[in-house]
Amino acid sequence: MPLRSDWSELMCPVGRALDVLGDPWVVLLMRDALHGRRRFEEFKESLGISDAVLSRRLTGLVASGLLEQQPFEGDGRARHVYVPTAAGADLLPILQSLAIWAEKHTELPDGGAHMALIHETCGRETTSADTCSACGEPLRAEEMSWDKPWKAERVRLSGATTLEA
Amino acid sequence: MPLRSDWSELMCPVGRALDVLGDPWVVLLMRDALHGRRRFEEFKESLGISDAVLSRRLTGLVASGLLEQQPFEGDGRARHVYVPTAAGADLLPILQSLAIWAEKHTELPDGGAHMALIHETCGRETTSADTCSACGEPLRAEEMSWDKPWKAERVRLSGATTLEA
DNA sequence: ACACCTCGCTTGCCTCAAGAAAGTGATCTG
DNA sequence: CAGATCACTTTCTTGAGGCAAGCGAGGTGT
Repeated sequence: MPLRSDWSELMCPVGRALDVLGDPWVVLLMRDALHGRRRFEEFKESLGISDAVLSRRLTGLVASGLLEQQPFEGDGRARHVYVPTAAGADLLPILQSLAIWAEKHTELPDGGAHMALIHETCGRETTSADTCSACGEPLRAEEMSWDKPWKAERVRLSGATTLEA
Repeated sequence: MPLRSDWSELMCPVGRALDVLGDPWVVLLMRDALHGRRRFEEFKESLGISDAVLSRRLTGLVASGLLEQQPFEGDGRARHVYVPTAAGADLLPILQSLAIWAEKHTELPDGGAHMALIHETCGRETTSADTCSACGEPLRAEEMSWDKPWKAERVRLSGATTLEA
């Protein structure tokens, strides 16, 4: 008797998606990964997630094929980085449709501001999650920036298996 | 110290969306609600969810403003129905982007088949979650059918506050 | 050489939710 | 009046979340 139901065998694709994405930490981690975060400490600091949960989630995401663990010799010590796979990068429309929905239907916290999804290829804001509403091209992670005014920086996303974040 | 973090105050809209949608039952319930399911027993039979969890989730969804409880005098007894609000109907792009992702990146179970998203207004399949890839119009729940071949029926969705499901 | 730090985990503890099953009460049916 | 249906509520066990501490490998400072 599992605590959490197993939805991997459901006919409906929404159910199967939730078998992987039904955990909110998973979604936040993938958002961060597409924002160029790669290392354990980066995720931890960004999310305020506990060590134990982060470790479990990263392992699970590698097992699910959304992240790939790569060796990394940054400063001489062998560390490793977690890089989105193609399946992970394809979560972009899901993340953006969540963002669009929340912009419309949840309340901005104090000091918040509208986040714009910028298609860098054409330079304009898109109001669609998967196809640029300005130029009509399909949106790819490495061609997007999320303009977060409260951060005074436009965050360029990075796609699958890119290391120069 | 809550068991589940509170993300309602986050700057990033993805976090705020997950504060409501971070529970997989919530997403499945809203999918069913947009498929025209309205009553406690309908959700229960469709999802195999336990009474206790279903009751809690429905209460929560009403509190979150995704469902509205309406009186219903179907057969003389006073029952009530749970109907999607406008915010609930606006989850359509999220559900569809989940479905599109899973069609591409999860394995079909035995006897499964491709589910097509049909824009009934133009009669064609869309490959975008929020804007019809065939005719370019924004997708609205009550204009969509999900063609589930394993069910031998095309399921017409229903939008907000519609009772004739 | 030795103390100390950083990073990526792991372990232990406590609380609280998930899930299964049974109970409840209001209303209808035979 | 016995039984069924519906929408919950209650009880119970299991296990995940969050916090804090520990740990081990590989730095750095003096």
